[in-house]
Amino acid sequence: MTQKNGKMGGVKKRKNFGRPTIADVAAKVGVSSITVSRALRDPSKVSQKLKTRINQVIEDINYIADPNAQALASARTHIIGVIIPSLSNHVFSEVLRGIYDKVAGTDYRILIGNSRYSDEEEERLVRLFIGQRAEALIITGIDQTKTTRKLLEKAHCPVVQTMEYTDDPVDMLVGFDHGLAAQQLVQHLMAQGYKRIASINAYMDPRVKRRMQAFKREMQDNGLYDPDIQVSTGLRPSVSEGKALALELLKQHPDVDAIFCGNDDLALGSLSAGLELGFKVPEQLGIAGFHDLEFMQAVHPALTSIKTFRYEMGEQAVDMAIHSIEDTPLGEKIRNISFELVVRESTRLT
Amino acid sequence: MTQKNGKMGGVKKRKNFGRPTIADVAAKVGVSSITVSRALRDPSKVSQKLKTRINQVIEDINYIADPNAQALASARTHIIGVIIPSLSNHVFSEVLRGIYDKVAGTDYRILIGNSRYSDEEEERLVRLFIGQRAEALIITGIDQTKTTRKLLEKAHCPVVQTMEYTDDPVDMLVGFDHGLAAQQLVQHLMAQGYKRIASINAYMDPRVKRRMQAFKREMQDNGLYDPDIQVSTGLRPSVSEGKALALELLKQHPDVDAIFCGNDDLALGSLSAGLELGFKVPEQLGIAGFHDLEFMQAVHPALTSIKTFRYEMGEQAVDMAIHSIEDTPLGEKIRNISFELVVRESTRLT
DNA sequence: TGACCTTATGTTACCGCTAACATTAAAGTG
DNA sequence: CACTTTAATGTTAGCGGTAACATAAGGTCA
Repeated sequence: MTQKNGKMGGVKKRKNFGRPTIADVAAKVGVSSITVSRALRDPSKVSQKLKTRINQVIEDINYIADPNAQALASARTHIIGVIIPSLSNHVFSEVLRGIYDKVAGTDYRILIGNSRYSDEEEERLVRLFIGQRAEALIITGIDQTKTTRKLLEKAHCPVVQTMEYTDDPVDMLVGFDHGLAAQQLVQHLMAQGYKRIASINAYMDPRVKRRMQAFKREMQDNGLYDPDIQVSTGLRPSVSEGKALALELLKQHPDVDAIFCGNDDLALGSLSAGLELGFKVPEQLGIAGFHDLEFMQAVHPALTSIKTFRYEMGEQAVDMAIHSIEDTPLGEKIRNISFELVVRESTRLT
Repeated sequence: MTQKNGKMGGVKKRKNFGRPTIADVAAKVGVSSITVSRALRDPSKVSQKLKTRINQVIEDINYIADPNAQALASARTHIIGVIIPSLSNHVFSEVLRGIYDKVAGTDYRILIGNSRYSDEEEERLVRLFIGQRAEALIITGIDQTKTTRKLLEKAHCPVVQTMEYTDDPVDMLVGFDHGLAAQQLVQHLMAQGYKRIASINAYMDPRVKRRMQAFKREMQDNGLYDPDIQVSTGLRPSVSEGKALALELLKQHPDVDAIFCGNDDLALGSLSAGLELGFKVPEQLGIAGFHDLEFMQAVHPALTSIKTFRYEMGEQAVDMAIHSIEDTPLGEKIRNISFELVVRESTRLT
């Protein structure tokens, strides 16, 4: 019925579909395979004449080195493992984009693990990647479980934590202080004169939690915190979820005059809800998000947010990883990168 | 000059940081390594008693098989190569999510390649993945170059093309007919009574091109096509870009009564532009997008779109790949999957 | 000119695992 | 009971590369 995937189904002594090996190249050139190997990995050790001929033959027979054999023989896999909690969240796709762009042109490969915000899955992935001899790990956040952290510390490879800031990373870190960013945003809202500031959240990952803690503290310090207008669910944050939450909030508490949203999707949903209920934004309702995704500047009215440098964090993480692997000058091992309060129409009263 | 990567730069006989191998396990149990190997890969061939002891020891010394050695020895890499044109486009991140979810729990690994909409890069990635002995390839679209197509045909592995439909795929395919979808959308717009239907596009990938061709044909067939109100740029599609284009379009052609957008981001931008210019949506301006991203239902007014099943395409692609690799019953090799016109406020006149 | 480098290439062993074949003991068979 | 089967384990030889050491040829210099 169904048939083999290898076309020559039949005798087949053993694997390798006639794919040329380094020995084939060597034979054709008339040298030993180690010379070919050197010509590829360390050309300075091979004479110009041979190099030319070797490269010629490699072209001719279309030789491609087997990374598995290379890895096995040299104990170098050229794999960088990347663990992110979500593949659909735009925030992480931009980190990924930075990672991929930076890795392009090197001979490192990226192995992505999606932990789906699960600690167990994260731990499993760390084990897996260490088992696969990744040469570096890039992992999201700083809230690993004790076990995971221990695994990372014992891993014989550089580890870069991203997205968040702490002065006590496992190894290296590039991120920013979410609490500080949230604090600045709240201060802005208060400076604009908003007093009944609500918050809307869906599932809170550790970064959102940190932001909300800062929000709460700052509000309390100013005698403005009211637990009744802080809403959240455990569902994934989305525009629809934001809209649903805001609709309910605004119906029950029409005196709310601003909404501090856990992220930009929720902010867009809140805007939609506010408009639908006839609130004037920003006059009757201020709205702010977090991360400053591309659409924030383009919707009407444009939405205030904290701009974060996700692509750059991805780039830097790879940069740090590779420098650390290759033991070349590295710069700071702990990088506290900037963010930026971007005030737009949705909270601009004055 | 540059020095070794291993931290213990010094004596170091040779690699492997004391990591246990299958031989260590075998020695501790008192059997030969092949028995351990079998206990892991083909447990039915090992006695229950031994299996128990072997698993015990594996736990104890925390043995993890080296995938490189496995791949080399067995000619099975368990790698599925995935080539997508963009990492930040939400459409592809959902395909990826489907792929990762489906692959979780199997022992296949995903290697992602980002072609950045470049044919050369795509070709390079195909070569790379074939060189890395991927066991299957999942590739976006059906517009590979001649060379790439030839490479794929000669590759000794299953190939799944995704996102689009054709009856002549390289090997397998799961996707839908973009032209048909676009046609249905235009027909809906016309049925609503819109006559001056413009289109807005940024960079057009092959799928968008196909949709726009269908749009043009359908409009021409109804005597409604006007090249003056079809605008596009080569920039990446985004909400801001959609807004900018729509602002200009609507200023120059205030008689436009509907906009057919190349994708949902552009549609959201167009909505923003329309509202900003004081157009009533949908009365004076209908707006429609494509793919039905999550926010389309939640913005105000909600936006009409064509719902596509991106996550499912990812899942099915992996499913087909694995069944084909393992030579188990597969179902259709060519899967024309559905889409759905979702009419919402932004085009609902009647 | 011969001891001593350098440079270019080769030999050997082995990375960690598994395919293929071999062996052994227990179990069935007529 | 000799003879074949079956089940459970072992032996050997690689997979396709590369590290480490070895060697050969040419150059340097007292």
